[in-house]
Amino acid sequence: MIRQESKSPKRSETTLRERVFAHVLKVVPKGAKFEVVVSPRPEMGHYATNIALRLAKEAGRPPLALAEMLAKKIAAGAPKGFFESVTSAAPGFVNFKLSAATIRAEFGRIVKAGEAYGRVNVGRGRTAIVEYASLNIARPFHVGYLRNIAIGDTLANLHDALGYKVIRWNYLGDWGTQFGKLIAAYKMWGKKEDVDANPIGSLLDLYVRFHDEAKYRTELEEIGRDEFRKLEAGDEENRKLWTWFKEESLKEFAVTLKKLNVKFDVDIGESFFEGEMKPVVDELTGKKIAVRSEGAMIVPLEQFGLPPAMVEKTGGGSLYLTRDLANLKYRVLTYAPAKILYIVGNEQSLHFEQVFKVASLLGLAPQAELMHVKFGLVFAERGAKFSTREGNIILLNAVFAKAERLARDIVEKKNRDLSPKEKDAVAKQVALGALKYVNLRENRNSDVIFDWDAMLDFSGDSGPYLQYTYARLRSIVRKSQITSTSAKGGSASGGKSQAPNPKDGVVDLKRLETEGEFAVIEKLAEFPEAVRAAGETYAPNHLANYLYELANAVNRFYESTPILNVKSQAPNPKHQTATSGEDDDNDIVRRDARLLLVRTAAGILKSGLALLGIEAPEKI
RNA sequence: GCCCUCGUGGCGCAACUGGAUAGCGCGAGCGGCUUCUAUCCGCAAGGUUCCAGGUUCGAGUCCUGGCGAGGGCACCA
Repeated sequence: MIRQESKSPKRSETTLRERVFAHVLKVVPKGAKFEVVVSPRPEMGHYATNIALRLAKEAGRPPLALAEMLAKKIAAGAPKGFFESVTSAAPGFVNFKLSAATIRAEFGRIVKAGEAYGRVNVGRGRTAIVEYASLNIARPFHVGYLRNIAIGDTLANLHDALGYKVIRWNYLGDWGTQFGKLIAAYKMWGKKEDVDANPIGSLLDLYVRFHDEAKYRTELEEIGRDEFRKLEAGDEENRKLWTWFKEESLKEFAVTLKKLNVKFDVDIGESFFEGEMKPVVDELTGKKIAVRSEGAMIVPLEQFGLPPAMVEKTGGGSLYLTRDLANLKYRVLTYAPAKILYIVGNEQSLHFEQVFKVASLLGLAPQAELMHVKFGLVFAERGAKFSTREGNIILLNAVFAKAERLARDIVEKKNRDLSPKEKDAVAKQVALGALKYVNLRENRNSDVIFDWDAMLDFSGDSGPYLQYTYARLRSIVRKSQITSTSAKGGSASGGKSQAPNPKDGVVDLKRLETEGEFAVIEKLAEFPEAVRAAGETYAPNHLANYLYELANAVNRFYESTPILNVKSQAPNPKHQTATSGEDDDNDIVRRDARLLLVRTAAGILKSGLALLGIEAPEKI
C-alpha cells in the first residue's frame, strides 16, 4: 500500500540563513560563489560569509578591506532593522548580527508554520523508493538489522518531509542458493515439530549445521545448489517447504517490525522476480552486453575498472545481481521513481557498482537516480564479524529486552504516578529511542563495534536525552494550564484557560529577551535546513546532531530561565525592551511568551524525533 | 594485486563538504536539587587531527606517496 500523497506543503518561504544570503547576493557580482553559514563563533554574530575571501583575488584588493566595504554595502541594502550589525573580521569574513526584532519575527513565522515547519518541497511530489530492512527469510533478526532499519526509516521519513512520495520497500531475501541449502539441511536433519515450535531458531540451527558439515563434506555445497535448481524448476516438495519457511518467518518478522514501529509499503522479495530474469538475461545477450565465460553468463566490465558481473550461473541458475536488475526494471515500470535508495551495508559496494553499471549499459533506468546508501558494519568485537553461519549473533530481541528493563527501572523511580501500563509504554519508547538513536547519531560509513554500554547509555548525546527534554517541556505546558486559570481567573474564552495560542494575538514576543530564549529561537530557525541537509546527503546524523544541539539549548534555557514563576525576574536582558516597570501584568505577558517558546520547541523536538523514527513520550 | 570504507583528547564520535580559537558525549576532577522532572546544568582538565610531501590567502577536509584497521573482488546474498 502506498501512503497518501503529501499534502503539498507550501515551501515555507525561506529560512533566516537564506534571507541573509539574499542580502549578500544583492551587492555582489553575478555568479560569485560564496557561502553564508551559521557562525561558528556566536560572539561574532549569528551568520557569517566568506564572500570577501572569495572575491579578493579577482578584485585585486586585500580581503579584509573588501569585507569592510561589502559589510557596509550589505548593511545599507538591507531593510532597516533587519541586522543589528554587519561587520568585517580578519582574515576577511563578514559577520552578521541579527536584530532582536528579526529574531522575534522569525519565531513568529515558525509558530505560524505550525506542524508544517521543517517540511521543504524540494521533492515536488516525485517518487523515491527506499529499500531497507531487506530481511532474509529463515534468518534471525540480529542487531545488525537495527542499523539498517534505523537509517532506512529515517531517510524515508526525511524524503517524505522533502516532499517526495516515498515508497518503503522491504526487499525480502527469499530466493537464492541459501534456500537450496536450507531445504537440503531440512531433508537430512529437520523435524516438523521443531520448526513449528520455533521456526527461525530451528531453521537457523539447520543452516548453521549445514555450513559446519560442509566444511569437510564438500559435496554438500553442490547438493544445496541442486536443491535450489529444483526449487527454481518448480519441484513440488521444495516449493512447499520454501513456502512454509517463508510464511513462518514472516510471522516472526511482523512481530519484531511492529516492536520497532516501522511499516513498509511493499515487501516484494527476490522470489517475485523469478520469471522476470530470463528476459533480462536475454536482453543482455541479445545486445551483446553479456557473454558466456567458463560456462556462466557474464557482463565484462574491465573497461570500467570493475570485475565482471555474473548474471547467470553455469547450468542456468539465477543470481542476486540478476534479480536486482529485474527488480529495477519492475520499479521503473511501476513507479517511475526519481530516485531509488538502496540501504545496504558497505560490503556490497561492488555489487551495486556492478548493478548500476549494467543498468546503465542496458538503459534500464535513465531517469532515476540510483544510490547505494552504504553504511559500516557492526562488529561483535574488534575484527570479529557477526556471522549468521557461525551462529555468533546477538539477537535484536535480547538487546531490546535489556534496554526495556533498564528504561523501566528509570521510569519506575521517576514517575510513580503513572500506571504500570503507562510505565511499560514509556519504557518501550525510551528503550527504542535509545537503540535507534545510537545508530543514527554517527556517520553511517564508519564501522562500529557492538557495545552493550553504548547501546544502553541513556545520558548525554542519546535518544532518551532528547525524549527527556521533550517530556520536561510538556510538563511545563501541562502545569501552565492549571496555574494559568488561577492567574487569569476565568479569562475570555470561557472557563478553561489555555496555554497561550499565538492566533489569539495575546503573546507579546517582545517579552522574549534573554540570551537563553534567543539561543533557542536561533536553533529552531535551523530546523528546515537540518532536515534538508540530512535528507539530501543521506546523512541522518546531521539531523540527530541538530536535535541534540537544540535540546542542549533548550535545557540551558530551562535551567537558567523560570517559565511558570517569572515573578519580577528578567535575568540578563540581552536586548532591552522599553520596560515600563515590572508589574504583575508584565510577568504574565512574559510568562505567556516563554510558554509559547516552550510549546514550539517541544513541537519541533517531537517532529525531529519523529523523523528519526523515535516517539516522544509526554512523561518520563 | 585491485576496489570500497575508516583513521581526530584515555574511550566513542562531530566539524554545515576548503574557512576564524577543531566541537560534543562517556570516563576521571570540582560545583549546583525544600524552586517548572538532576536521563539535567555550570566550571575546569585533556589535541603535533596516523606519517611525509604538495596545492592556496587558508587543509582534519583536496592531490601524491606511505602506514594501520575493516570489507569486497566468478557460479553466496
